[in-house]
Amino acid sequence: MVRMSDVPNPTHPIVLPEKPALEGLEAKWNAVWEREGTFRFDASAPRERVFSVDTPPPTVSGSLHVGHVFSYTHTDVVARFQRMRGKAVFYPMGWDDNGLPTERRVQNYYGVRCEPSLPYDPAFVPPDKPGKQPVSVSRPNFIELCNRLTAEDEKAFEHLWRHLGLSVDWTRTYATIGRRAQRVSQAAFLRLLAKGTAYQLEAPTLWDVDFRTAVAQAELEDREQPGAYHRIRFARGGGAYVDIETTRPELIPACVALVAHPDDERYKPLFGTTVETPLFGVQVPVRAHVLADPEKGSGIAMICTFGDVTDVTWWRELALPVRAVIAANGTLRPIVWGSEGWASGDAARAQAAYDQLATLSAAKARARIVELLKEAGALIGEPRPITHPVKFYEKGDRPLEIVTSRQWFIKTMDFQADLISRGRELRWHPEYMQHRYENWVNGLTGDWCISRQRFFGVPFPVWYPVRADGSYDYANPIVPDESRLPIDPSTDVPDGYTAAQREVPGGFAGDPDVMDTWATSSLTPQIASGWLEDEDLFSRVFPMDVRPQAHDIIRTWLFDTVLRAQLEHGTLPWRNAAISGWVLDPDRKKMSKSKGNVVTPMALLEEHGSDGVRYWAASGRPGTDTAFDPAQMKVGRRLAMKLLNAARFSLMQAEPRGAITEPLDRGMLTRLSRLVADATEMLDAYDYARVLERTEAFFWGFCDDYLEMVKSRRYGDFGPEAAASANSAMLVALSAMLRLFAPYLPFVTEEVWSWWRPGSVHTAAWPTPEDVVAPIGGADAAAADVYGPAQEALALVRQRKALEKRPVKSVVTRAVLPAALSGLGPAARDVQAATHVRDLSFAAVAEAVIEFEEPASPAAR
RNA sequence: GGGCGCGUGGCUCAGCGGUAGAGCAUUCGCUUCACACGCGAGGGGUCGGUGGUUCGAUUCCACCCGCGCCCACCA
Repeated sequence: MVRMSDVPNPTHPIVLPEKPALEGLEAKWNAVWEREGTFRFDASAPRERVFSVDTPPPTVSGSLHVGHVFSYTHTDVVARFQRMRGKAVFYPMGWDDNGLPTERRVQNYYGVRCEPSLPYDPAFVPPDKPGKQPVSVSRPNFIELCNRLTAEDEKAFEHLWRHLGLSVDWTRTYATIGRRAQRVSQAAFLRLLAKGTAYQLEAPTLWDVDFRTAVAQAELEDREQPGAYHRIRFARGGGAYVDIETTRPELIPACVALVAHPDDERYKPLFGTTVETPLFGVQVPVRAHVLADPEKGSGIAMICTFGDVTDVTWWRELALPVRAVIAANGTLRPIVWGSEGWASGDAARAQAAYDQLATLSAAKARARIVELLKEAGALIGEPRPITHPVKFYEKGDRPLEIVTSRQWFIKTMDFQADLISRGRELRWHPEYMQHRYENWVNGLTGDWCISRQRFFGVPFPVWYPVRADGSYDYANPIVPDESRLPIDPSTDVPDGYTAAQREVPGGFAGDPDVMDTWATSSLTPQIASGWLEDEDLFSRVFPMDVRPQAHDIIRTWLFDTVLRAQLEHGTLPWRNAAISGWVLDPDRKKMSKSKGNVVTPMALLEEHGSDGVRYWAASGRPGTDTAFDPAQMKVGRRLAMKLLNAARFSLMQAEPRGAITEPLDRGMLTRLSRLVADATEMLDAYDYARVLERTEAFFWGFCDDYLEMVKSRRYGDFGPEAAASANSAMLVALSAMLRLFAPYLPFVTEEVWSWWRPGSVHTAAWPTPEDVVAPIGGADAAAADVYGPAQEALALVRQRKALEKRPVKSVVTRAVLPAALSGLGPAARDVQAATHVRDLSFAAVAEAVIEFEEPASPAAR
C-alpha cells in the first residue's frame, strides 16, 4: 500500500512545467519563504526542541567573498537538517560593524578623521568625494557616519545571503555596535568589575603606533622583516668593555641593564657590576637571567624599556627601572637629560646625542643613531643584515611597540584550568581542532587586554572622580546602575553629578576608551539570545547548540566566547563547535582580497545558480581547506537540473499506482532506506559533505539505472500492476530523495516539491528509514540484494553495445551473463526490457556472451 | 623548537585490514519517446619513502621526506 502521505493531495494536483528550468528559482522561492515565514523561529518551543546557532556576524566593513559563502553554507545545511527533524531552529544573523575595520573604511569612504576634542555638529554633511586632507569630525559625528555606512553594507549583505538561500530568521538580527550589544557588553563588563575579574592597570602594553591603541596577545602576528644585528660596545671603565648585539640600537637610551645567562662563564665576573651606555653615558647593571641565550649574538643582551616582550619579562623579574623613549605615535619622545631620573655621566653629551633622535620614528632614529655610534667608535664592524620575525598587530602596517599605559584587563590566567576542561567538554567538529584550542590556552602569558584607544566601539561604562588637583582617581571608578545601560560616559553623566561637573575638580571624567571588538563579539551567544532583555527567549536558546566558525579565530572568537560564558554563567556557551576550513585559490593560498584573487560571490551565484554554488561549498569537509573550484559548481548545477528532469519523468505519468510488488522496486527502496539511516547519523555528526556525496551517488544510480530499467514497465508494457508498482515506488523514492537533498539544494528541491506536494519541503519531516520502507511492509533484504546485480547486468550489455559501436536501441538476440548475477529472478525482466535483449540467461560464463541481430540485408527485403 | 592536518590516476577529492573509487579532464560512440545543461563506454594509479605488525597494508605502528596551518622568550 502506498501511504496517503505519498499520494499527491487532491487539492494539490500534479502540475508539471513543460520545460523545467533553474533560472529565477532564487527570487521566486525567497519571496515565498519570506511571505510564509518559513524560517521564523518558534519562540514557544521548549528548550529540548530548539536548535540554536551562534551565527558568526560577518564584518560588514569588508565585502563578502567566497569564503563566507563556503562556510555559511555548511551551517545552513545543518540548520535545515535540524529544522526538518522537527527542531525550532534559532538562526539569527549578526553584523560585526564594531571596531577598527569600520573606522578605517569610514575614514577612507568619506575622507574624515575622528577628533574627539571637537563638539558634535548636528548639521555636518560629509564631503561628496573624499578630499586630499581628511576633514576632522567629532566623535558623535564620526559614529553617525559609521552607522550610516554599515547600514548600507548590511542591506547588501542580507541580499546576498538571501540569494544564497541561508535559512536565517531575518527578524532576528543584531549589530555588534547596536544598542543590545552595547548593553550586554557593558553589563557583562560591570559584573566582572564588581567581581574583580576585570581590572585596570598601568603597564607595558602591546601598542600599534599607527592606530595608537593597545592590542591583545591574540591579535598579534609575526611577519618576516629585514633587520640587522648591530654590535655595540659598552664601556666597563679602565679601558675594558663588553659588546652586545641588537637589532634596535635606537633603544640604547632606553637601556636599563645588560643580561647574560647565570651559567655563562664569560660574563659571570660582570654580574653585579655596571657598564656605561655608549653616547648617553648611563650606568646600567649587568644581571643574570635564565632566558638569556648564550648562543645568541654575543651571549649578552641589553634590556630596554621596551624593545620586545622578553624585555618586559626581564624588566619585571629583575625589578628594573623604566626609561621609556617610544611615544604613543611611534616616535622617540623629547627628553631632558638630568631630570626625571635621566641621569648620565655627561648630561650635555647625552642631550646632544638624544636631540638628534627625538621626534624621529623608530626606523629613522635607528639610521641616525648608527651614524652617531659609528662616529663615537661604539659600533663594532658593519651591521649584519638578517631577516627576522617581528610582531605586528594583525591589521597594522608597522611593527608593534611596547608602551606603558593604563588599560583594562579581564583575568584569564586564573581560569586556565577551567577553560581547558570546558574545551574538553565541547564537541569539536572535526575533533582535532580541539588541539588548537588547548595549545592556545596553555600558551597564554597574560590577562586579556580589552581596552582600545579608539572611537567606534562600545565605551567603558565608567567615570572617574576628578581630584582637587585635576588628576583622575582611577582606583575608584564611578559605575552606573545596570538599568541605565548602555551609556556613553563621554556624554552621559553619572548619578549624583551634573553635566557642569565634567572634568572639573570635584567632578567626574568619562573613561575615554572603547572595548576591544572581541570583548563584544565574545558575547554573541548572549546578545543573540536576549540575555538581560528577554529571559524567556534566553532560557530556550542558551547555551546554544552550535558555534560555526573558521579555524583561524579559535584563539580569539572561540576562546573569548568560552571565557565569557564561563565567567558569567559558569557554562559552555554552546555544545558543539563546527569548524570550517578556508577557501584556497588554485595555488593553495588562502583567498584574500590583497592577493586580488577574490571572486564576487553574487556573480558566482548568478552564473552557477545558488544550488550549484552550495553544492561545491557543501562538498568541503568540516575543517578542511578547500580549493575554489567552479567546475564543482557546474556539477552542482547539473545535479539540480537532473533533479528537475528526473522528477518530471517520475511525475509525468504517475498513474496507475498501487502495491509495490516488483523486486527491483522493493530493492531500490530498501537501499534508499539504508541511505537515509546513514545520512541521518552522519548529519547528526556534522558530516554533511559525506551525506551529499552518498545521496548524490544513489540518485545518479536511480536515474541512470533504476529509471531506465523500469521505464518500459511503468509505461505499461507488462500490465497495470507492474506499472503501478513502479509508479508508486518512484514517488516514494522521489519524496525521500528530495528531502535528503533539501538542505543542500534548497531552491530546486522546493521547486520540485511544489509540483506535487503541499507546503514547503524545508518544513517537511526529515525522512526516516522506516518511512521509506513502510509502503513495502518493511525492509526487503532479499530484494535489496537484487539491486546491485541488476545494475551490473545492465552495465554488461551496455558495455558490449559500446564496444561494438552499436546504437543503444539495437536489438540483442541473446545475452548470457555470468551466473553470479543469476539471483536477479523476476527483476531480470526489467534488465531485459531496458537493454533490448530478447533472450536473457545466466550461466557459468567467465565473460558475458552477447549476440546481436544482424541487420536484414537489402536483398532480403 | 612545539602542536595539528595533509601527501591516492592530468585536476579536485573519497575510501581505509582482504583483488584500487568518484567527479572533472581526455578518447570512442549514441537525435534513446525525463533530460544534448543529455546518455553509454574506454584509457589512465607500484595509494610520498623506508622499515615493522599481520596469512594479507593504500588502510595499523615507527622513522624519514614534502606541503600547509597554528603556537613559541624572535636580544
